[in-house]
Amino acid sequence: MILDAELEMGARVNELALAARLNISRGPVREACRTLVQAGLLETLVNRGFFVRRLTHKAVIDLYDLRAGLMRLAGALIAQHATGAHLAQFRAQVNAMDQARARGNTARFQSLNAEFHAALIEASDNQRLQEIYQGLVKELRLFRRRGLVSGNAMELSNLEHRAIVDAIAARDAVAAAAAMEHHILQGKARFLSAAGHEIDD
Amino acid sequence: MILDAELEMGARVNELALAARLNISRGPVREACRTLVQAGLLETLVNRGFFVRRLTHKAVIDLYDLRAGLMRLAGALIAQHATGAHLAQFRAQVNAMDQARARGNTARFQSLNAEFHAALIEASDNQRLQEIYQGLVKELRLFRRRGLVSGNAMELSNLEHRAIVDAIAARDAVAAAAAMEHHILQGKARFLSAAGHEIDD
DNA sequence: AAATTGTTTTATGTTGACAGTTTTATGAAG
DNA sequence: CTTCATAAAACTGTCAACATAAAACAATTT
Repeated sequence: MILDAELEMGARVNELALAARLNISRGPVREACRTLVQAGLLETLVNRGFFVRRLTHKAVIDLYDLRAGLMRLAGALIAQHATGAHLAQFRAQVNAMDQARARGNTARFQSLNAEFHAALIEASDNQRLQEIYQGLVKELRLFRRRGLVSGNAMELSNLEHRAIVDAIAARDAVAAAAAMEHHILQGKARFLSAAGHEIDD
Repeated sequence: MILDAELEMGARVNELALAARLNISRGPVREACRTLVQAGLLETLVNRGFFVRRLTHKAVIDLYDLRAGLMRLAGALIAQHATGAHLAQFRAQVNAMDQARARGNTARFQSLNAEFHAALIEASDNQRLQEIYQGLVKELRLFRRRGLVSGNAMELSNLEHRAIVDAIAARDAVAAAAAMEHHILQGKARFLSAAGHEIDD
């Protein structure tokens, strides 16, 4: 419900209403809320309840930096562990994104993009890294409700994807780490330039 | 209780007994357990309850890699944002560790070491990074009950600390990142050589 | 003696209720 | 019309009890 923007940022979570809607009691709802607090999607105020977390501009920047660091690590690990099957999968995904881009299908591109990043993280073969990364992605989805991507941005993004896959294929851990970090930081730059036009914080 | 090894790895958490011991009811205990699951200290099995998480050898290695990645990021950020007060604090902490080492006080060294790392992460000025890092440290404490540190290891470790502080003082983000990563990976190597002698998992 | 089945016990998952706090609504005074 | 004090409503934090699933144990059969 949070990620689908059914609950907007800052909104209070009404435990009783939510329990009634889900046909359960308040206990399980509260337990679920506690895990969402730890995941960064909710925050809790004593005697006032759970609220959908408000992300400041700085918090979003921090999340991009974190993602860049984690992806950098993933790149180094993948370059060391990736199998031929992994590489074939990556190449297929990048090609599919090129097709989606050619058709101007931004929704499909974004979906494939998320799958590609998830596949990369999974190939790093580090369970905890995977869990933390997926948590960060959920947090970021709090903010960029629907990232409107231009055709140009899609092309640049996929060029970065190819650079990542090439570095992995070459078993070059340093290059793979750098390509991964660069890709996320480019995404951060795109976010910053897009956010500059808004009156957000 | 988990970090103090009062509950050993794999042990089941008896909700009723714990509630009785803390003079509260089972509700708050369950909610606390849910947050500990998210923090990686407990795991849950349906209809069987909460268990203290078992860390495999590989999971520990993965955690070291993750810490290295996060510390690397922290190093780059600190080199950009650190104030003179921060640097003075770091230098004082490193000097204090040298004194503890000279006295052979390993407990004090470890305590100062943890403070130094916490101070570094805090100086990175990235709230989420700080939260995740502290979570990882808690997870690692699950394993290395009491890391017996030799005098030699303390000396090497503190030399790495000085390299980190020097790189930060020089505002060299690349060098600071590398020094941070190197320091954690050295810690990983020390763990691996120590674990090699045990008959663990 | 080993294995399987049925029963008892234990502990979790969930529920509904109560106490205390925060918020909202109401009304009088300036 | 605004402001402040008071009262009602709503909601959270906690608790005790119930229902159900898993584990332990005993008895029977192979």
